[in-house]
Amino acid sequence: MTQNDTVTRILNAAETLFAEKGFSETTLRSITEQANVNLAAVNYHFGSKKALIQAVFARFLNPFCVLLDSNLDAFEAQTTKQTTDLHGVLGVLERTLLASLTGDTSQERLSIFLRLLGLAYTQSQGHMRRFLKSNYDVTYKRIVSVIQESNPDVSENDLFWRIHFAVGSMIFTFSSIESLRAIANNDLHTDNTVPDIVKMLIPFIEGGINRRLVAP
Amino acid sequence: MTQNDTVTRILNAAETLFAEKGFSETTLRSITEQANVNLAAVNYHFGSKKALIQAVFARFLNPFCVLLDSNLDAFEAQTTKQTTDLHGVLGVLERTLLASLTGDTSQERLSIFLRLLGLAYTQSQGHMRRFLKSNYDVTYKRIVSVIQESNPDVSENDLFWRIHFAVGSMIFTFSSIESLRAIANNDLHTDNTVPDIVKMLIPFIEGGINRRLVAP
DNA sequence: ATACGTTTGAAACAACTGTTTGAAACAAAG
DNA sequence: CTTTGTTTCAAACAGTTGTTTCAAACGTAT
Repeated sequence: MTQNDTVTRILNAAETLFAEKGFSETTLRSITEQANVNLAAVNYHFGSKKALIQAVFARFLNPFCVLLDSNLDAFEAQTTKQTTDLHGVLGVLERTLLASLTGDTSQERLSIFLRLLGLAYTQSQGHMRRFLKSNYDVTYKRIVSVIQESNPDVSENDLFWRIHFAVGSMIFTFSSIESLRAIANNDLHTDNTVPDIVKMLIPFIEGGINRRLVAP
Repeated sequence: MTQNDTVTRILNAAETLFAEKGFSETTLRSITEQANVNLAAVNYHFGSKKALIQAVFARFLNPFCVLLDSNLDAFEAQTTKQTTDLHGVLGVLERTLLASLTGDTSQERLSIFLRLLGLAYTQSQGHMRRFLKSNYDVTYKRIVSVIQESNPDVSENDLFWRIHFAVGSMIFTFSSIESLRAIANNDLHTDNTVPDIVKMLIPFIEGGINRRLVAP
C-alpha cells in the first residue's frame, strides 16, 4: 500500500527532525523533503502539524505501554507484595524500555524517544500534555503505585517527588546525550555507550529513591 | 534614565514569556507588547532576538557565578581537602542558588531560572550552547572538580555522569514544577512550596551521587 | 474499458515572523 | 534658541510558516 508507505516515511522523518530541532523549529517542508513526499501529504494524512506530533508519540508509547503492562503483570505474579523491591521494579522498567524499541538501531531510538518526551514536557505545554494525560495516565499511575508498594516506609508525597527527580535525571540525560558524551570524550577521554550510561543511571536512581533522610 | 527603563522592561517581559512558552514560540511582538515598548526597541537595544535571549541569561548567570565563586572560596578556606564532603558542597550550591535570586518573588524566579536553563539545553542547540560554554565554563568546571574532591573514591567518569543525572533531576523538576505541583495537589492533596521541594531534592541527589555500586 | 474513491502534485493563500527604515520626539550642551 | 546625539514610533519589508485548492495520476472494483 503506497498510503502506508507515505505515512511511515513521514513519521520517520518527523521523529528524527523533531528530536534534532524541537517541534516548533521543525517545518513541514523539511519533514516532507526528507521523507520524499509532497508538502500537502502531512495535512492530508494527519490533518495538521499538531496531529502529526501526537502520532509520532503514539507510535512510540502505544507498544511501550502495552509491553510494560504485561511485564508488570508477570512481575507482580512472581513476587508477593512484601518482597516487592525497588530494584526489581526498576529492572522491569529498564528491560521494557530497551525491548520496546525494536530494530537494529535501538540505542539511537532510545535517545530519540526520551528526548521527545523531554521536549513534550518543556516545550508546547498545551496540547501535548493533554494528549499524554488522556492517553497514558493509567500506565503512569500504575508504575507509581508499584514503586510505592516497594517503599512502604516512605511517605506518598516524598516518593512522588523522588520519582519525578528520577524521571528528570533520565529524560535530561538522554535529551542532551550527544553533547554530554562529547564533553566526556573531550574532558575525560572516555567513550560510554548508551547501555553503559543506563547501567550508571539505574544505581543513581536507586540511591536517590532509597535514601534515608538524615538529621542535619 | 529612560533607556535603562526600556531595557529592563524588555528583559523582564522576555524572561517571563520565554519561561512560559519557550524561545521560538515567543514573538518579539508579544514581548514588546507586554513590556509596553515599541516593536523596534528590541532590535535597537539588543541587536537581534538571539542577543536578547543571551542577555536574559547573562542577567541571571553573571551575579550567580560571581556569588558562587566567592562562596566556594569561603567554603574551601574553612575546610581542608580531607574533610571536604558532598553535603557541604551541595549546601553551598543550594544557598548560592537561593541567595542569587534577590527580590521578594525569589521562589518564582528560581523556577524561571532553571526552566530557562532546561530550555537552553534541549531547545536551540546552536548559539545558546556556545554562549554558555564560552562564558560560564570556568565556573562549571570548578564546581565539578570540587565535587570530585569530595568523592575521591569514585572514578572521574562515574562522577561526571552522576553529576549530570543530578543536574537533570533539578532542571527537569523546576522546568515543569507548576504542573508537578498541580498533580501532587490533585492526587495527594499536598501543597509543597519550592523550598520544600529543594529540601527533598538535595537528599535525593546526595543519595544518588554517594551511592555505592552493589554487585547484583 | 469505464467509473469511482483515494492519493499525489504544483501552486497559491493568508497569516505571521524578525528586521529595517526614516521621520518625529526627546534630552542635554553650546 | 539652536544643535547634537539618542531614543521612540508607525509603517513597511522580505521571508517563512501551516494550510488550502483543484487538477492530474493512481488503483480497483464493476
